[in-house]
Amino acid sequence: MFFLVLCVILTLSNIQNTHKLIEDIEKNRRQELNPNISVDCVIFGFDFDKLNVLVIDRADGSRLPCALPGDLIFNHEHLDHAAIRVLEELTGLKNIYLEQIGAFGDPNRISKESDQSWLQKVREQPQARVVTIGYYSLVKMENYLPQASSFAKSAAWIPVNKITELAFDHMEILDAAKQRLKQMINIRPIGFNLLPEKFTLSQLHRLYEAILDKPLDKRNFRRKIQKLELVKNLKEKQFGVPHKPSQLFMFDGKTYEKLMQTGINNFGF
Amino acid sequence: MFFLVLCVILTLSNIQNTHKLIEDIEKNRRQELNPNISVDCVIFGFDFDKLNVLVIDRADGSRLPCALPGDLIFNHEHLDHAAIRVLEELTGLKNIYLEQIGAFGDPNRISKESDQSWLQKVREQPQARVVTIGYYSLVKMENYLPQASSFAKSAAWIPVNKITELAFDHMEILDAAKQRLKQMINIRPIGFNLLPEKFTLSQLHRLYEAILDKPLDKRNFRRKIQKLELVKNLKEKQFGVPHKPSQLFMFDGKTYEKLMQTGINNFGF
DNA sequence: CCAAAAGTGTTGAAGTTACACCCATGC
DNA sequence: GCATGGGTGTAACTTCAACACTTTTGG
Repeated sequence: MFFLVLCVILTLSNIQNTHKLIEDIEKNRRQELNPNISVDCVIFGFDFDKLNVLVIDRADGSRLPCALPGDLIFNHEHLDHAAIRVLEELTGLKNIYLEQIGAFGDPNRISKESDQSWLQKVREQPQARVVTIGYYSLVKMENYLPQASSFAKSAAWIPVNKITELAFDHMEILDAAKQRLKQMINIRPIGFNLLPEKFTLSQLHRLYEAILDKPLDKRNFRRKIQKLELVKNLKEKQFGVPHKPSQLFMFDGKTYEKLMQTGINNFGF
Repeated sequence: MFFLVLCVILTLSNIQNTHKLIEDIEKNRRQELNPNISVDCVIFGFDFDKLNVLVIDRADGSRLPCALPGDLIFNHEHLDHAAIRVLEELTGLKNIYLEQIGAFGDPNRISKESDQSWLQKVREQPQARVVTIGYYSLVKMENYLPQASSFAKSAAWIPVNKITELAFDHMEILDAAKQRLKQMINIRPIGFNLLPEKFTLSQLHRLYEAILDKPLDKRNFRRKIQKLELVKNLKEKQFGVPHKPSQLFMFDGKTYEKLMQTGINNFGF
């Protein structure tokens, strides 16, 4: 009898201990969050027609504007790793190479009312000054169906041009990312990451038009791209399209590497 | 008699109060410093021969490597303003337009031994994680004789190419700044800020060579620059040089503004 | 046979690179 | 008169922008 009681007590206390332990771990984890530094990610995808950006919907009764996936960093964590981790936690996107855009440090960036009331719920120090580091990346949309978790109620692709409002100063970060992308497309062979392995030159063409947000002459575009020797013709044809089927192309890894390093630009002195 | 004593007491207490007040202000000021976010400035100057960078010598008995001017930001302060303030506090350089390079966030960036022992002396939380935001700027060296203050024992121009060691991860920040400068010189009319009002094309030529770190053909350089209509010929001559005197030029403000916005680059599609 | 996108060449203008000699000044 | 840096032109080549019609497929 005594033994039984002991067992029950031990078991109960064990359960309590376990609970406490979990709480502690959770608390430690939260305590290690640095209240002043966050990362935000602008993830671009291309649907063969227009550019899209990955945004999350923050769970809340009241209607909140969408946000870029982002959160505080841990104290021990490298910024770049924090961005990768946060992106995965909020959207399920794994192992994405992210490039830094810069720091966004307006002391009021956090002080919109709707944002403040949300911060009260999820942050330990909702009033703390936060400087955020922006990142951007380009991913193949086909490889990824948004999958929300953590405080993201849902994650979804939204056409860049339809976004008019975002949380905090995320519009500013998005604009900076768009601008950076425009710059980069002229300097580095970026399209790589936004298209499937096999693609047509028309798709690449539309991609460039979407990024640069202006029409490009078809013939000149093709000539120019092909002279870079960045793409190689697979001599395969599209199937099942209701028009003349296109040739398929692949990026050429070697030229890609080379151009990544030397850059494409040909103005300079 | 009573009155006299009262006066003395009041005066003494006043002095004490004032002391306390000053201490409080100083303490508040320090408390408002955010322990996790700093700024660092890479200031380039040109001496008509090579690029120089402004570095400070941190006062200390032991030999410390030089550092970029930089410090923690205040909680209420915009990042860009923090950079301007810190630069002035440490070097006396006022009202400089600084452009952000990006954030540097390696968690170990602070952990060199010599840096740690220095931090112990000047920081309230010497172990705190610090992410720093890098800035760069270009200034006319002639307008500025380095004038150290705060924890800077001295401030001095050092030729970029002679710098082999800096505090923290400042070498990394410097490298990023150099790289950014190389990019920018091809995109924006930057030389402006590094030369005196009146300058010769040869000086501009040497400046471009110094920044790009490679020789440029004299005639092609002149043609190209003059076609931009960025400089206008003052039809004045140099005096007192032991060779054929050069024509003097000025930057043309209007073209400058225009090129600043549209950029110079002519590769893109 | 029709709709829809693929694919292809030329031309005139502008820009790029490479290269060598004479000029004006102070000493 | 000599050392020093200032200043200039051309030719061969590459790149750029603008522009319209034929081809192949599915339905």
